[in-house]
Amino acid sequence: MYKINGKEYNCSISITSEIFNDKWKLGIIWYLLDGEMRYKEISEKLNEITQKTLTVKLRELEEKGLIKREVFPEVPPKVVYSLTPIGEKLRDVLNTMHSWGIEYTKEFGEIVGESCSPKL
Amino acid sequence: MYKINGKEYNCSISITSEIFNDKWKLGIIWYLLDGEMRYKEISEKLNEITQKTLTVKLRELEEKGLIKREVFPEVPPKVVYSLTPIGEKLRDVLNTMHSWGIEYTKEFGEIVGESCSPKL
DNA sequence: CTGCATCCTACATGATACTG
DNA sequence: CAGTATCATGTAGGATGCAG
Repeated sequence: MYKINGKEYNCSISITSEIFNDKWKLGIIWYLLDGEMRYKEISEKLNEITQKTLTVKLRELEEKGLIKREVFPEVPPKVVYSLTPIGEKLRDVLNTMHSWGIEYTKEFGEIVGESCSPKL
Repeated sequence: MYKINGKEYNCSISITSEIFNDKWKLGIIWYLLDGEMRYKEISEKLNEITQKTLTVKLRELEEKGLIKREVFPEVPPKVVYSLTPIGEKLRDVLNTMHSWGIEYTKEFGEIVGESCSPKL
């Protein structure tokens, strides 16, 4: 049994699953594995996310302790996001998901042209 | 670029992410990694899922090619679910998620009593 | 550039009752 | 036992506009 903020989970899979049970968080982490990024860079990588949703998701990830937010007091503003140590530890998780996605595509779809690379 | 059923993905992570972007599928796969199970057994393991949702999720997993559904023409009916080869390949993914969940709990929560085990 | 404030809609999930 | 059928609802996410 696992307990986080008073909430109970019977399996650690539930924890990981709950955190990433949305459309965007995994993608954000995926790109941050390459290194810190500014708000705008992230929004360009995930080029279909709305500003509102991106902000919400970044706040959630920050609150969960997975990313760090640094504000530079400049004009125009500059905000840089990066992974925390526990966020960084998602590298293995994301890479296995990446590999599996490729396997799945080989079986049911097709790989066309350039593809994303694992974050080694 | 990846293409499945006419839908395009710029990264294989999007594929994996999309498939498991819900509350229950990962849990279903997790338990099926121990071996085939009947409908009722699954619903007992995931003891808060409603029948309707379980049926929907099983159909989706079947349609995606991750599980196999076998109907035995008996009275009362018997239906057994099991992982397909590509579903079975999720073992690594789930295990890394499992490990990470434990790491996360160590940092932000606490482990109390019995816990689930990796599916080796 | 990096947001926040509103409004809005679709969809995932739940509650409940019923069936071959 | 293994579902279907209805009905209800919360919320994630999108669209748009404004701001320091």
